[in-house]
Amino acid sequence: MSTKKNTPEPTLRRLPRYLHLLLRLREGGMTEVSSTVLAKELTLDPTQVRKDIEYTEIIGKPKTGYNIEKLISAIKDFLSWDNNNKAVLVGVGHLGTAMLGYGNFKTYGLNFVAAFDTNPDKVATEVQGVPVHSLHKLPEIAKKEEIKYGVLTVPPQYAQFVAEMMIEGGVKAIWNFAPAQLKLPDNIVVENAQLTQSLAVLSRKYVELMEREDI
Amino acid sequence: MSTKKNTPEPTLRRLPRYLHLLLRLREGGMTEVSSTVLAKELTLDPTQVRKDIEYTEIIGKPKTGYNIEKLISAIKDFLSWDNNNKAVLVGVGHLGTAMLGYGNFKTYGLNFVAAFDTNPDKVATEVQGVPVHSLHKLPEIAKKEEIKYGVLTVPPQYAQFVAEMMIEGGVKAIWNFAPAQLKLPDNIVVENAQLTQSLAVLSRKYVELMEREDI
DNA sequence: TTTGTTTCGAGAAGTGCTTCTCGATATTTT
DNA sequence: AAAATATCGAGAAGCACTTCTCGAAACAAA
Repeated sequence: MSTKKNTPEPTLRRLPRYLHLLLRLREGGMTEVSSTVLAKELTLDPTQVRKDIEYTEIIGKPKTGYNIEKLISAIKDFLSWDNNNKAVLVGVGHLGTAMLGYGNFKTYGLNFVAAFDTNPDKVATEVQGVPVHSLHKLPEIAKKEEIKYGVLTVPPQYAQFVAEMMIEGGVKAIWNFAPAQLKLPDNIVVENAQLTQSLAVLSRKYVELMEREDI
Repeated sequence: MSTKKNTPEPTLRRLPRYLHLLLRLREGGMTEVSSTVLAKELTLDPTQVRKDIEYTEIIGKPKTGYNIEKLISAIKDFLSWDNNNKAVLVGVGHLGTAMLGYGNFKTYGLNFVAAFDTNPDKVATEVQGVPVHSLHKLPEIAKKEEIKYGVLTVPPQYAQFVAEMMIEGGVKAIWNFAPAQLKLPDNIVVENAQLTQSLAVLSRKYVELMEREDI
């Protein structure tokens, strides 16, 4: 039995930030960087940066820090962003279309090979270069293409149903943009990316800021 | 000096989940609900639900729980989602267009009154019913309309610059979708809503799931 | 009315992430 | 070659969020 403990979510959320910064630094010709510099740039604690980097199993050198090239590779590897992870997307509305059009996902290892919708006007077209199929074909196509990632950009009332179709097709990781609570077996990974949650944080922080300034 | 402590972020992220569920329950004709039921439905701990609800200053009754109607109002009020918060959006690309088209934001108190872009083909058009202006007009319009919320959907290299223009126009709360680290005065609230962070969590959880199943 | 059940809310305990402290080490300076 | 400096990595301490425990309160049933 593996006793390796899971990575803390806060750490996972910081890794892409390190990655973006490291890519910028590499662009600028740097080859080494210390936790001190990374921390200052991202307004974090240097110790935290070191602890985070520990998870990638990269070790630094006193006085100089970390090798940027190696660190970039290690983070990508750690997140499996160096692989071509095939994905399906269901719900070709505004958000779904935007997602398909965001070409950079390939940089993050995510490759949309098929999209699905129930709207007959959309079926059999291509959106942003990705073919749109009728929803009922999802399990079949997902199975044949061995797709493990599914992106849910459907209205909340269909989210559960579509998620189950994805699972039927062998999908193991679901990126859920619908404000719905999915009930799925626990060998399926779900990440809820709901904008309303993020907006709640922003809204309340703003309210609290105003209350503080009103004093 | 106000000693009221700020709301924990995890709590803020759960509030919209309660809200969605409560709206569904109200739809179904219910008027009261207990922390036990809310917790089961969202797979949380009942105590946590009670602690979260405490922040909204709603008090429940033993044996029956909380009044749904009051709780809905209290959450909306707490997040200032019952107000008409005017917002600008900068960067009318795929994501920006999707955001403008997501009509539901009004439900969350957010009302887009103007969008901005530098692309002359987009300027002076309307996208999803929202007028698009040239970027240089941002401070002027934001000031005149007294806009406090700004949504950033521009490429990362312009994010800092545009954020500063927003602040010049009096914007106090910035919802940043660009993968860039904004450096702004601390009387400005920033919420980073970067998809890559969410994807990192999903990707790694999937990797860890596979490692566990491989045993 | 009394007994039983369910839930709230307050405080204590527990857990997990963050921050501090410090010895060891690589590099630069004298 | 020795001294000074910057940084890493390990463990301790601190802090914040979550979960547990229990008395009080509301309601239902006997």
